[in-house]
Amino acid sequence: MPAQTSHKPPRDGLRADARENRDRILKAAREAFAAQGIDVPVAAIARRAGVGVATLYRRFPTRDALVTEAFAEELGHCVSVLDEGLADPDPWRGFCTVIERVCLMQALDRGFTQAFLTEFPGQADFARERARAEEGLALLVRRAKDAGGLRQDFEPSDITLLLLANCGVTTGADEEAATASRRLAAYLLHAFRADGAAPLPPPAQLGLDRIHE
Amino acid sequence: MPAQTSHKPPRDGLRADARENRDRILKAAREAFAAQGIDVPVAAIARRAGVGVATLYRRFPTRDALVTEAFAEELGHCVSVLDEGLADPDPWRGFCTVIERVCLMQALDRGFTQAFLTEFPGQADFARERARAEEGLALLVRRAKDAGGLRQDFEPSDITLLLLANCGVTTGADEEAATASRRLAAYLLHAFRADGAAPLPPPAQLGLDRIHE
DNA sequence: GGGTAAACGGACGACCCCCTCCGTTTGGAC
DNA sequence: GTCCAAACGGAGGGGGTCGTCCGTTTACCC
Repeated sequence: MPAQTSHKPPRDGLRADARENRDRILKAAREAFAAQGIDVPVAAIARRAGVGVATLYRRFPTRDALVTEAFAEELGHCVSVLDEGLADPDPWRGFCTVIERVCLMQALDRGFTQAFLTEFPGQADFARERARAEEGLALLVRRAKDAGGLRQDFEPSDITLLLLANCGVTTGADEEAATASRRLAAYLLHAFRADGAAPLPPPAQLGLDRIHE
Repeated sequence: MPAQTSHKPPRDGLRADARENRDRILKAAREAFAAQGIDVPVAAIARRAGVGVATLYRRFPTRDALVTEAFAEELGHCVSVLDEGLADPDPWRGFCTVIERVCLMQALDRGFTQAFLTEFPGQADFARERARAEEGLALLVRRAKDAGGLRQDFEPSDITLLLLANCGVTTGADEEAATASRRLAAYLLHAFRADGAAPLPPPAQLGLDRIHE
């Protein structure tokens, strides 16, 4: 019997049922996005969550808001993968690890890449995270180049190129997508190596904020 | 004054106005598919062609029929690129040329790849052309391997992998798409070379009939 | 237990796309 | 010029998604 009842103070101003529904919606959204891509109908998410459409819209007024929230966790995972790569004493190995892991994440969740590479007008959160990611990637690239593992004419935009390419090969079922993704990543990482590098055509102007479709 | 009037015998059983409209529709469809992808609304094509929707449907009962006709020419171009590649006395150069040209075609016409890599139920024409293409590509690969230019563990499915990857990087404006495509093709062709080849993960099970989305 | 504001969810109007029906127009043979 | 089958095009029914409105239910404070 605590003096101050701690069991039901609506910490974020939400009633208990509302909070639970919110969680259910986010879970359903993540599943639906992963399985069917980012274009899945809102009604399908609501049905999967076992709530009405209105409840979903009350919590997430726009589709973008839902997407942002749904992928916040995975975005964090991405950032930690990047940090791990930067912490690797072998810059080239760190570089490869980041690429391979992110590609696999893409392969297993087709919604995530779409979300990450798509511009969301007014979603400051995504823009900020993306900017952080770009900084980190630039550093990763610099380290790998300086260590001699990565070819000198590699551009940070080549990472976006790889992510987009990977996005293209990961449209099938999970296992198939993962296999294709692994093979593509292996080919490209081989091509990115400094030894045996041949001249390249000019890089594409691609940032992570690449608009999709 | 020819005994048999040759100016207006409806060769394909179409009236003159119908034939002209048919051509206009195909032209409009090609433009629309190239500019906006294969999912462009039928009504938009009809409007662009300056005909009513009914006229379009009368000529092309299903969407697939329209797509098939619209890309027949480009498909033929693809086949001739393949033939040229096969005719090249240097198998590796022939291989590279085919890849580079097809990638560029993809980059400049976003509808084409979607059409080519998508299954059209009941469109025997496409299936047949695709089968021919697969045979030709298999031969191209074999020659390039035997000549020592292409790595031994390369699989014909890797070409589909490349096409899908290229599809992923060619979603932007034409020029941007072409730049990205060229760079990706250069990286991958470098990775496909026999010299310096490192072990690869297993190939993906990808045919040209790869279902898309 | 009772009251109230928050939360709920189904129904609904707006929009878009697909494809067909049907009244009108027109090419071209005689 | 006359005629008719062929061709035309717009209107409209069916299906789907989006986002909102509003009458009903429910959590939580007292």
